Amino acid sequence: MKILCVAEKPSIAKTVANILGGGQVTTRNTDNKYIKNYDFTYRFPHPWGEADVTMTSVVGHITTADFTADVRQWHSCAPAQLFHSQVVVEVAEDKKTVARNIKSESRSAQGLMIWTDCDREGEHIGMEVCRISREGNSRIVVKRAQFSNLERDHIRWAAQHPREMDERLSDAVDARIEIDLRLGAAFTRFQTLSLKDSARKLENALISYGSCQFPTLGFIVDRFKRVQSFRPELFWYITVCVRADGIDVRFHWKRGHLFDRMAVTLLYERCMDNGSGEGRIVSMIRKPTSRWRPLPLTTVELQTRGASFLGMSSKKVMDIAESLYTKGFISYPRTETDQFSNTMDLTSLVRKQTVDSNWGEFAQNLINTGIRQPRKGNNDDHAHPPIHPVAHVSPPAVDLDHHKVYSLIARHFLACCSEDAKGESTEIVLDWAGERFSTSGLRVIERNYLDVYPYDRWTSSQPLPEFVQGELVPLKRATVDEGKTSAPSYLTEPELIRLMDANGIGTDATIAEHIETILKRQYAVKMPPGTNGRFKEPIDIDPPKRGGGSELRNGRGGAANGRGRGRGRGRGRGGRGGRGGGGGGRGDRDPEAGRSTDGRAELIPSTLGAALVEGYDQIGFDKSLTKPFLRKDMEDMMKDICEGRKTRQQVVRESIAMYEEVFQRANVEVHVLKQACRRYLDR
DNA sequence: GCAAGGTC
Repeated sequence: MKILCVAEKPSIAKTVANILGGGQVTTRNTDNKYIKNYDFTYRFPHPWGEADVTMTSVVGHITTADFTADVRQWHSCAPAQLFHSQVVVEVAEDKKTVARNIKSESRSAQGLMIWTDCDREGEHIGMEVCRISREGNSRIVVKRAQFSNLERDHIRWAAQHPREMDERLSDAVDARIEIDLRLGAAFTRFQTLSLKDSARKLENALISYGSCQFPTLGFIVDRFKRVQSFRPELFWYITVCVRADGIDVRFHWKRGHLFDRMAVTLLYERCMDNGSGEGRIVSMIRKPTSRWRPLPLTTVELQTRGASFLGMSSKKVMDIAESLYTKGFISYPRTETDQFSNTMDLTSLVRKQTVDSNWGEFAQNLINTGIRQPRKGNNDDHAHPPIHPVAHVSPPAVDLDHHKVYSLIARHFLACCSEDAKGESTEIVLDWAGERFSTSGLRVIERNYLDVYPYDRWTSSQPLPEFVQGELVPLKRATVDEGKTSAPSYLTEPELIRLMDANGIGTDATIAEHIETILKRQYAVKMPPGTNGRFKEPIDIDPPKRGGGSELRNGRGGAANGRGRGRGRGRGRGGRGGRGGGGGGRGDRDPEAGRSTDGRAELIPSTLGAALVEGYDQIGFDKSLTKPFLRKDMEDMMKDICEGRKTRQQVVRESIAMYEEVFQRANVEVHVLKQACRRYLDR
């Protein structure tokens, strides 16, 4: 009996082989430099039993979908034709060696066990493997291993409890692939070709459309417009100060503030006339309060927290998390699950952290007093547990940035297993001639999880004096103060990620890449934090890239900033009259500083990005291309396929019909798009 | 010269 096992990536094949092979594993090279074949023996459950096993892997998807050669040339057909022209799926050019290995290893095998990740895309990759395997051996019996982490016992359990492939998940992915290809190609060609001559700066531009790119841009422009159209408004409010027990206490008006100065003045004068300089304590209420420990860590939370706590771009956080995962330090980093299953042995995971020089003592304390079962969120993807450390690591085994991300994950995990922080809140309400005021205070009593989670801040306020209910207190001061509403700030990466996630734009693994793409396409630009509201117009895009010139300009620090982003930033600022900081500009010059604030940068649309969004919004479909609804519909339809409510063909047909309508309309009203581009770009 | 999704 010979069984072929195939994982989604080489690192998993290696780990699983070592677990199942129990140290008796021999390794063979393949024609693909990343992939190795591992041979060992293993006893599967009935009917396979004792078997010679070859464990190998692919490297992600094996096949690609593309149009046939006759329409691949941009001018070979009208873009609209791409909605219906033939699409062929074939082994990708750089995956030929992968397919060959699967095929030849299948010839001598009776069974095939799929070990791809347990998510939609993994199931699709698994089906690709099945098809290729059957080309080499049409009678091979296929099973699928169900696993969600690489712990020894779990992998052994998975090998003993195979299930069948779920073709519906794979079908959903096929639908997604076809729709995205048709849409992306049709709209990209249409936009690029028809906007080319509307502004000189677009002559050589590539104006791509993608079902994720555009809604992402839409969020940035949306926020920008809110900043742009913001007009501060003045408001007024009454503040009262009381001095007791040697402490000055400010009471805040229960009405908050009013935008009518006269009204505030009248109320104030009434109090002055009737209040006789005294207020009465209506209540003083103390009650226990707590700050909850965080929910178990999902991908989106890792990205947003990484960006805001560590200042790294979400893309970088994910790249590092992926590398920590393949090295076996953390669990699978792409998960939507924010609850640990009750059966997981969390204590032993905490124990692994007791050796750490920073939080080891905290972990040991948790062990000694007994860990607290983590809170449970509302999400479970039924594939992967929340992100958690599986082995301990510290420098110099990993570099500084890796350690930052690892620390966040380890500390977050320990925080989840800790007690909430406990405190006591006090609220005092004061009445001054009929107007109510209040003040509140906090006393932190037990820090608990906060001790291991320095990213959260929760501190005691200044202590409040003791009052008795009904007590009359002399007012030290009572004033009418003026304030004004403040502008919203530009969108930051963590906020954008949350918006994308909430609207189903991209997957947890690709959200960060879409953000990079719209920066690369120069639809938007990253500005240092604190730019807040200074730009009233979209930022001018660079002239089109032409040969070596751009490389020269990009020469210094090209590797760090790359992808045109650094350049966009530099020029954007320069074009607006120099450094806002006035000479110092440390944040711009110091690569370390630049990197550490990347995740906190503010996103501002370029003239091109703003023009595209404005153009499409003016054409005004029910569901504009720049709004997330279309993509959300597609996500829902994919779920329909997965859960058997619709077929793949149905979904493709419906989606294409819907987008085609949008496309026709954009063609008819292309002058609107052109005009928007001229208005923003040709100046 | 097009997308989004895997992974290297």
